[in-house]
Amino acid sequence: MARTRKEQAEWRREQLLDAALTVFAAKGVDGASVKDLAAAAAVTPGLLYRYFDSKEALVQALLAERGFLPRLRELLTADHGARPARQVLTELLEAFDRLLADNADLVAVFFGTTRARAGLAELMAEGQGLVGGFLTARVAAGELRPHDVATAAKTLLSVVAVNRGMGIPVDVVRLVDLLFPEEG
Amino acid sequence: MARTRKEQAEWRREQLLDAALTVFAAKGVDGASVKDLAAAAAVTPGLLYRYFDSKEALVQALLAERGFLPRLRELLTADHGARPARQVLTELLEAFDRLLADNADLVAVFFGTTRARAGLAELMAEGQGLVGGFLTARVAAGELRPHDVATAAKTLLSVVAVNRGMGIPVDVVRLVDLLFPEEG
Amino acid sequence: MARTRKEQAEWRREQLLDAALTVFAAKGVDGASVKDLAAAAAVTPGLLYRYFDSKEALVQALLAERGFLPRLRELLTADHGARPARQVLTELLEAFDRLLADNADLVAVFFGTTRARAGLAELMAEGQGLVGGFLTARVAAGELRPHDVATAAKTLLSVVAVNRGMGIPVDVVRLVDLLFPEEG
Amino acid sequence: MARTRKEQAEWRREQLLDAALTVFAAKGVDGASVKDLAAAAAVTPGLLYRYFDSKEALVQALLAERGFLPRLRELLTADHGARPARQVLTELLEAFDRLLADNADLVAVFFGTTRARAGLAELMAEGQGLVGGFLTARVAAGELRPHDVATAAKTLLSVVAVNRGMGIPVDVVRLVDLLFPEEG
DNA sequence: CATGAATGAGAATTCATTCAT
DNA sequence: TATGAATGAATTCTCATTCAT
Repeated sequence: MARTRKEQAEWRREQLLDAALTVFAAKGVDGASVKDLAAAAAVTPGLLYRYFDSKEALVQALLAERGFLPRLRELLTADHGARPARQVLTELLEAFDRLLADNADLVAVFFGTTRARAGLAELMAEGQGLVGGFLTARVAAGELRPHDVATAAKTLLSVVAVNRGMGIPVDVVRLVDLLFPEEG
Repeated sequence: MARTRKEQAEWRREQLLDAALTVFAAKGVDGASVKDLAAAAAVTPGLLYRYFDSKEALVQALLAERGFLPRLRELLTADHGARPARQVLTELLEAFDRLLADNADLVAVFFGTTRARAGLAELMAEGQGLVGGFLTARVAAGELRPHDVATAAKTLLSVVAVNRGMGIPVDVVRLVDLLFPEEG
Repeated sequence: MARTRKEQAEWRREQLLDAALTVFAAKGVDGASVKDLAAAAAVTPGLLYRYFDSKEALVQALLAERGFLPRLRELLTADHGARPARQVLTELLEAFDRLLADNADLVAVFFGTTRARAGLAELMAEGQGLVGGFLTARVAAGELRPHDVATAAKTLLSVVAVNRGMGIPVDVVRLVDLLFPEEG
Repeated sequence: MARTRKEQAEWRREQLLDAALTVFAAKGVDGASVKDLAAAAAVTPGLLYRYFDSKEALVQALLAERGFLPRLRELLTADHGARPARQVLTELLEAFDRLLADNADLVAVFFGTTRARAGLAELMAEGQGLVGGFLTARVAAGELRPHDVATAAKTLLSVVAVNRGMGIPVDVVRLVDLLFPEEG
């Protein structure tokens, strides 16, 4: 079943993004040459320019289209019903950690490129807002002790993020336990 | 009073490192050309090679000689006497934060260069060990509640580090308060 | 009424030549890419190669088919009957000037491309021969004073050509007057 | 006698301009690659960029520094004393012709590059003014018949220029004779 | 007839590095 | 010690051209 022209183009574009992500993660954005990117996609450098106006445009497309902010948002805004806060937090941070792990390449690109660090900050900010909301609700419900929810949210996400960023595993259960010790 | 040869050489070397640090922080290691580095030191490119074997060697020298690990170590191993743990922790994290702020350029270089990220991890690991030791002592002394000191140490430093890394200010008092709430 | 295949092909070919002429005049032959040429004809680059073997072939076709040598020849060989030489010359040079003006794009291409300058020289040579013939006849008829007709012909055409080439207007009446002053 | 650094640099710059002039004349500005230019100077392409910011800058330097307008001006403004006008004109046009011949390469560059055609027009305009002045003086002195001096000046220079431009030799004596026939 | 994906060669330019002075 | 001319390799990007669809 031959691909149609349009399908082929779409597929090629994705393939180029995939290849670029891998190469960028490995060598850094500056360290990766267009030739490298093309080779990784088994393609001529020239072809890259049919799909992206420049190397920079390719980076931007990557950041825009492969960003995991949507997925993160989805994760954090899910309805947690009546499940215990500690359990929800644990699962949530684990999901966050997994999200970062699954997108390790992209995270590496984010860290390695100055122009994208802003993106990371934005990500953190939004995450803090959402987690903060959850904590506030549970404090109001009397389930969690009153505390500085903004700082708590920032703390939880920061620890996961920084450690993932350095490739160090985090024990999420211990982290939650530290901030919200089991009563009793 | 003319400088001796040796002094002059030493001075020039430092000057080159200073200039390089500034330029690297501004443009990134890859983004800065040897010409840029030389210009920033008001020197010709050729001279750089009398002091460093290559651009890469210059980066390494920077990382090695301008690293703040020694300063950090000093900070964390100071004798804290009998002062309250919460106060000690607050001052310690503030000093850590200030250390990062004062070395913002270097931190930027660390973040921006793949080859140096390992250095950051090492820094964190050592920091965690030292802070962990302090926490352990105070738990043993009955001043702090029993808790997962390793996770706590990692958490405290991570939050400060990640936020500094993104240029976001951290309220250290709140952070300490979150983990070790004032009794009563 | 659908065009026949042949008509359509012919039409497309002309359209491509038209577009090419415009683009070449604007950007120069080297400055115009095949993509530019195709875009100007609202067509894809590939199609160009169905009609012309190469960009170079397109240039040649343009020079050959859009050349105004035939028109010039026609102009100069017309029977001028018994009309006064000065009047004939004036009209003739004006027609020549107009011819160049109408084909400004083509002239621009001629001037801009080394390989075509020979074409211009040929044009001039033929023109000189024809005008020279006319002058000779009128000298023989006693209407014009005896003079160096070859030089005169060359002069008349050169002045018109060079000024048109630079976009400077020429007053043909004055030019004729200069060489063949009104008697009395 | 070793050249000083400064002399060497100056010499190299001239050499690069010389080489560029030759290559540009032969292949046209667009047709000549930086590699070609460097090769013609027996030098690496990179070196060109120590002396000129870009290929375009090199072209401009060539046009600016190798222009023959100064020489032309000198030629045309010389004091011609009491020598016969026809003789002065002949010598002057011959000198002009020789000037163009000597700078054939530069003329070729002028013709071949759109951005420099304006330069040619300027050259012609100034030339016409100066020659026109001479003619006016001699008409006033009663040496030459009254005539349209502006057109005459334009004509004389145009014929020389256009023919040189096409590589066709001009017989200057005949040209002067045509416009200012020997009396009696 | 017409498209547009793909290529390969080559363009201009930058850069780390060397070395004679 | 310090300079800066020179190199050669690499970089980003463009372009004429081909060809399967």
